[in-house]
Amino acid sequence: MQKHESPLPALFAALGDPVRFAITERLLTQGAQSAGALQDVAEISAPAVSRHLKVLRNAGLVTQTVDGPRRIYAVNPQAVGQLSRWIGGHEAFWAPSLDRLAALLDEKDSTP
Amino acid sequence: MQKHESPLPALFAALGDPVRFAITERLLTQGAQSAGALQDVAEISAPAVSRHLKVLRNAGLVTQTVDGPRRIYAVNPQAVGQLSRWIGGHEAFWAPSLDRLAALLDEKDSTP
DNA sequence: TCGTTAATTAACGTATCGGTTAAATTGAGG
DNA sequence: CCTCAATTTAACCGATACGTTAATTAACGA
Repeated sequence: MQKHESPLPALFAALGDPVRFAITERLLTQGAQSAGALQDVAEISAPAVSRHLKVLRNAGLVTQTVDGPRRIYAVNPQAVGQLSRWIGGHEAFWAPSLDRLAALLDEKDSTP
Repeated sequence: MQKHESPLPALFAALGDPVRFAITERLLTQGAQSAGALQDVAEISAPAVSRHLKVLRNAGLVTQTVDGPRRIYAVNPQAVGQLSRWIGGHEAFWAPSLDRLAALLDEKDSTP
């Protein structure tokens, strides 16, 4: 039997860099784009962007498709789904606390 | 006006290390624990655990309370809430794709 | 086929990260 | 006051991460 190494830390690590986070948000909000179009997410060289894209791809967070001479990158919905499920799986833990906070704020107003 | 530096990359980076991810899951599933009780999340020394906890704290992902000589760590629900809101904010993007995947799988069964 | 555009890979320097052991700190108690 | 237990801080070290510029690969049109 094999050790189930969770892919989540890798996903988190990929998003943990500001440039890669910016790239990911761009792809999420504006849809798929070529590497060149992503050039202006930060003031860094093209090779730097390229390597960030490689990290994102290795983590499974983005996919690459080839269109002529350019490579088109898009967020992999399944990866985001994994993140969502992880957080959702712990929602029972943190959501009540937020409710409780809201309740406390309410209480402050209604029952002194 | 000040530049709104998103705290999300820092949160992601904090979770991007396997040890810190394990610590976080422990705190999520088993509740608050002392640094000593977290010792066995990995086969590393106590100072190493301590520094990971410091990173988590600096990222705002965990809180520290003092109980006599020991420090009790707990996940900060607001931080998890931030992650949840980020993903939720992009749900419109990725959730439909998952539906489409399910549809494709269905299709494979019913309409060949 | 030659040149141009798009992107990646190669090679390299520096900074940060994550681990260790040893020393310092802090609180509880005899 | 002295000691013990819990934890953090200090000092150090090797590996990795991220940036750069230069060179390479790949696709396309004149």
